[in-house]
Order: sequence, then C-alpha cells, then structure tokens
Amino acid sequence: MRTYDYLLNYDIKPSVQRIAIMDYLLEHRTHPSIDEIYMALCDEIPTLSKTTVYNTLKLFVEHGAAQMLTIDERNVNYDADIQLHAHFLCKKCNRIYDFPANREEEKVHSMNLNGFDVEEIHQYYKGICPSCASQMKKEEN
Amino acid sequence: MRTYDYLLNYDIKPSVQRIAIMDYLLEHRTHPSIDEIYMALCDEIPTLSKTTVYNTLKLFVEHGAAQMLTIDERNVNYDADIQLHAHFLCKKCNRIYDFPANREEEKVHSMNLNGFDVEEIHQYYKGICPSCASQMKKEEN
DNA sequence: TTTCTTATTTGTAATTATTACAATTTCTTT
DNA sequence: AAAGAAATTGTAATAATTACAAATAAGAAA
Repeated sequence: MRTYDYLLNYDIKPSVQRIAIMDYLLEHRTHPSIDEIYMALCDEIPTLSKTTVYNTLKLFVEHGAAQMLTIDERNVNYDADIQLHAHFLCKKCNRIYDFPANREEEKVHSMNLNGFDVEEIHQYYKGICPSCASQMKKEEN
Repeated sequence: MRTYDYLLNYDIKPSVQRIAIMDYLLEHRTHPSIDEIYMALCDEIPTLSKTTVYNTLKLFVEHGAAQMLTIDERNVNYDADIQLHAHFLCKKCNRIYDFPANREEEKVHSMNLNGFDVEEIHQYYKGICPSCASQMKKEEN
C-alpha cells in the first residue's frame, strides 16, 4: 500500500512532509529520534523544519499511526510498529532492539476494573547488547 | 534502620545532602523528579544545589539504592523501591502509580541466552487515573 | 481562473532538563 | 593544625522541546 493511503487509513491528511516522515519510520525500524528523522530528511526536503517533525510525530501518535517510546532518558523515540512488543535499550550504544512482548501483559487492559484506564502498555529492558558485549570483551585484552 | 546505615548498606558514604535526599525518596513514594526533590529540600538545606541532586540520584542508581523511571517524557523520575513492580503514568495529571509487576517478566533475565544482558526490567502503563477520570466526567455536565 | 478560507509548514525565540566544570567547602588522615 | 581527597556548589553550556507568529500551500467557493 502506498504511504499516501496508509496515512489516510489513520485519518491523516497526507502531505509531502508527512509522507516522507512516515516513509522513513516505516523503512527504518531503528526507533529514530526527532533529530535522526530531521537529519535524514533534510536532503530530500531542504526546507524541512524541525518543528514540522515534532508536529507530525505528535499527529501520528494521536492518530495511532506511531507510538512514542520513552525508554531513552536522553530523548524520545518513535516506532511505526504499533503492535504490542517489548524494547531493549543498550546502555552502551543506545540502540533500541525489538523483542516479543509478554502477552500476559495484555490482560492488564482489563485492569480498568480498578478504575485505571490503561491506554498504553510498555515493556522495556535495559542492559548491554551482544554487539557491545563482545566489543567490551575485546577491549579487556 | 536509620537512613545513615541504609546508605552504608549500599556502599554510599552518607552526607547531610545524601541522607536528606534518600529520606525524601523513602518517605515520598510519589516517584519525584529532580526538581521536586530539589524544591522540597531547599528549606531544610538552603545551600542545596540542583547539581548535587543530580549527582546524588545518579550515585543512588549506580549503587542500586534507587531506580530511574523514564516513563514521563518530560523528565526523569526516581523511585527508592527497587523491587520489580510496574508503573502507571496518568496522561492528565502526570502522577505515577505503583502496580504489581507481571512476575512472568522476570524470566526475561534468562534472555541472556540470546546474548542480551538484561540489567533492568520496566513495565509501564499509560492512561487516565481514576481521579482524573471522575474529574473529567464531572466537567462534561 | 481568481479569490477567499483554512490547514500546514517554517523559523525564531523561549523554556526546560541536563551536563560540564572549575571553585569552594567539607571531611579524613596525618 | 595542615595536607589531601571527596563532596558540594554555582555558573555556564548544551540539548530537547514548546510557543507562536509569519509564510506558504492546499482546497473550496465564486
């Protein structure tokens, strides 16, 4: 499906900027930050403003077309994959990896009973990724 | 146990500032931010610097005496409860509530198999808390 | 097509959280 | 008390985010 229609499905009026940003999100599953997206699209859209990237991502989240990850304390990251899945943040390289979610967690949605209206579920792990771990072993020698 | 000894247990050399900050964390289970802690202790310790609050919380986390929550995109929050438990962030009032964790998640620690060294597990929920929900209902009328 | 209206984008400035770092103070040890 | 180390402080720098008004683009009506 074209990104144009993809956006329409989420009731988002497509524009050059919005399509480019969503395209980037869909093609780069690295959970990019605002800055990464902005930097990457500067060539393609030389007039692009960082404010637009902020506005657009906010719009995507509001329309359910993307989710915001607050796992990294330094900045917020975005993910076009809105299916429930877990994330692993490497404390060394700050890369964010996808992991299967604990499906048990979905039951939490029924926690509504307690009066808490759960709209989002996040499962975050933090530690050292295999790539950094082996790197660190090498440096020990 | 006195906070003095409590800190020593975590191999943290006690000081007026560190004791005051840990006391605050232990007595206020509201997952305060740096700013909240700083503001609250300004009266007690008039010379307190915000940098000290930053340094101290960093130290606490390094020594395992507190955990850092990155659930709120606006700023980082701290929790003296280092037992595995889940958190609920109300999108309206930004309060953070404690919830029992899904114990299944602990198994993730053995995810080491895949080469990922999991040091921290976080379970976050976001939505509307009962207090805000009833408030919003009232305002509808 | 031209005009009017609305939505989107842009750029700048303001705000806020966090970090860097040197100077000062406090604590320990002698 | 003096010397050395550790902790604290204050200021300045950095970086992320937001506010907002002006400019541009898009769409509807004439």
